[in-house]
Amino acid sequence: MKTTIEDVAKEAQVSITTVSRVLNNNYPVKESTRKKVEKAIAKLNFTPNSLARGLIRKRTYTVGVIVPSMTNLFFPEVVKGIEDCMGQNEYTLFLCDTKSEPEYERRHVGRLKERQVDGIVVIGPMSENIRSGFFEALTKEVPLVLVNGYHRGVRCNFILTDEEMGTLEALEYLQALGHRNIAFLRGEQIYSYDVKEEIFTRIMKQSNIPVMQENILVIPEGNSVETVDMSRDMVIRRLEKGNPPTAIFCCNDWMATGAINAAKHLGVRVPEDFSIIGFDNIVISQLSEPKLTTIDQTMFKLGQGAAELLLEVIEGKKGEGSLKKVILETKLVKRNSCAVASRTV
Amino acid sequence: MKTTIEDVAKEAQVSITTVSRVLNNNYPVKESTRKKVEKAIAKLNFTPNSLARGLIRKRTYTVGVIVPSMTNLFFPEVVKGIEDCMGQNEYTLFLCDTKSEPEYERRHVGRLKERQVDGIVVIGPMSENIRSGFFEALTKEVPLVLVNGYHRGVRCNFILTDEEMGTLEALEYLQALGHRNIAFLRGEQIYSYDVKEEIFTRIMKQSNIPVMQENILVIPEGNSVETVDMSRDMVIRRLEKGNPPTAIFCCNDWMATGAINAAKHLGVRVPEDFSIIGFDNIVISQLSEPKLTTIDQTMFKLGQGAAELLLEVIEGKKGEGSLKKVILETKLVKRNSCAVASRTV
DNA sequence: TTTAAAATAGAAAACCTTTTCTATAAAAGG
DNA sequence: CCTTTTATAGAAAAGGTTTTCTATTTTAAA
Repeated sequence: MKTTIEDVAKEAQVSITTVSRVLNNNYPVKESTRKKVEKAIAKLNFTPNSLARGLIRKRTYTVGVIVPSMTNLFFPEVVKGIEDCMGQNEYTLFLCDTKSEPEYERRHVGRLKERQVDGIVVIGPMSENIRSGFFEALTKEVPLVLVNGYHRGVRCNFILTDEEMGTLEALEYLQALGHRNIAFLRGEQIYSYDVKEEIFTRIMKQSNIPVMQENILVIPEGNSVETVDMSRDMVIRRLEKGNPPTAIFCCNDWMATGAINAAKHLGVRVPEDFSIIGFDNIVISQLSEPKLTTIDQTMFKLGQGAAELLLEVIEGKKGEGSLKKVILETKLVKRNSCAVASRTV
Repeated sequence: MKTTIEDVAKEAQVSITTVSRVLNNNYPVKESTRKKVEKAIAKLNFTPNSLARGLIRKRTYTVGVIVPSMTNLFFPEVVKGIEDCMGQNEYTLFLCDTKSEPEYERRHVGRLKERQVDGIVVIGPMSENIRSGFFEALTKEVPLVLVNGYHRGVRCNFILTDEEMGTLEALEYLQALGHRNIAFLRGEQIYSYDVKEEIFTRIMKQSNIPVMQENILVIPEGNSVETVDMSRDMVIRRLEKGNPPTAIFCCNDWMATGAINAAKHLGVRVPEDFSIIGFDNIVISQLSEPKLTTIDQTMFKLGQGAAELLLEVIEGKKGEGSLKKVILETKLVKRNSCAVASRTV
């Protein structure tokens, strides 16, 4: 049988009220009594039951974190940021992996509600669930923050990295190095790729560079290793065709790694002959030779920001009317995969 | 105000007992009544409060998972295995990151106990806490499984990969390829490196190969990127010295990646001139050119196994006496970083 | 001293369920 | 038609805290 506050009270010869008070330190207790109680607690190795506490306080000091995949390098970094901030505020995290299934996402939300979490942050929420109004409705029930899942006109709390600016920065950097024949490598469907492609074509247009259709490279969906390999093959094919680009913008670092491998395979030197820029700045960008120049999404900060935002929402239950939208800047990380263009078209 | 079982009862014009029964489906309820209740539940969008439930049932369907670091590639893989198994059994995970601090590890255990978790799994437990008897004592309080943290004579439930066999397999593979001058790359202090080095020297002795002291390469502690870079530099120095090895065994894939980079830097061909074998089979082993031959720790299975073991311990509270020790086999994954020795000494 | 105020402690209600025990109604057995 | 089962439902206790309200003791003020 587990020891309860009552056992402690008996041992210390005081009421449970008093024990509760020394536990929470929220009401004056005579020094001598406090000593007695503390001794009893230590002797019985007592741990308060936070279920009972949460039940009455209507506050559990737990938050749910929902990620599409634990093993993605990107998400754990964000989670770490959340943990860092939340941990300092005495919260514990529930971690839920959706395997990128909208159905699981909803189910996990249900479980978290049952568990009376004080708030939920969803990283990379399924746009299906955003558009259906699921999260908008949820926002009225429980403090909620959506990370990198913005949709226009949806009434939720958001925090996101400014991918448009990041893309812009990358492209301008490439242009400043003299590149005009630039390829763009992306995956299918995902919204953030659309955003980036839009920026890409806009910038090209503005610079009066006709966008060659064969410079828009699209690989199928796949896990991280598949992405690397498919990118590699895709880039090899492009470089072997006529009028090869002198640089490539890759929508994430996996793709960029594939591009590096492609160049290596063809004996094309990076960055002398071919510049490669990635996006995200996950750890693998520092593993390759040369190390990858990339756009830093500051994922740890993203997590911290999400946590801070959530905390605000949890505290400020009063001003419920005001939803927040936080946008984080990206940062160009210059390493060794980009150089001055070897030729101009 | 949140809706409770009482609201539902009122709405459906039945007692809360009945509502509870249709919720849990553990007692006969007339079909018509059940319908009424279900309608009320739907109408009020009722979610049961698992705090209250856990309080009385003394079962929360939560387990704590403690990891040294979220962002390590190795641990998320294990966590995923745990999640997979636990999720199927209706459990939710608390995730705790210790930042490799023994102190945090203990603190997190405390929080998890407060939250009345049904069990705890600790991945890579700090040996400090193992040796001090902390976990041994904890075993008596709550179902506990330690992953890859075995210490002789400690009375806890363990699950581990057979690193000795794995090392053996790797070394034998290298020898079978004709390598005799093999280097060994490790980090400081960590127990599992000691184990591997022991095997290394034993095997060498058995094969009548004198272990040259300059073939035992030790790099300082550091994060993953630092490890790669330090390994790279270390291997470069070794290869430039006299009597360079034809192959290297690396204690993990980060080190092996560094070794690949080193070879590339020196223009040494892998695997033609220099064979490299890693350990763990984390995702980065498939990113390099050539892809890394390595020893698979089957981390996902490790997680699943840990979960199954924990479940056993949770269920079988009766047979408390019997502690379990599960050992998982490793697997040699042949990719492209090892080849027949180019020369013999 | 006597009285008012401050300091300290306890009793009991509340939080939301599950579960045991009791009660009623319907069905079955005689 | 009466009695015993069976099917179904409710009342109330229990689970371990926090918190409000009340009670007592001590201190300060008069």
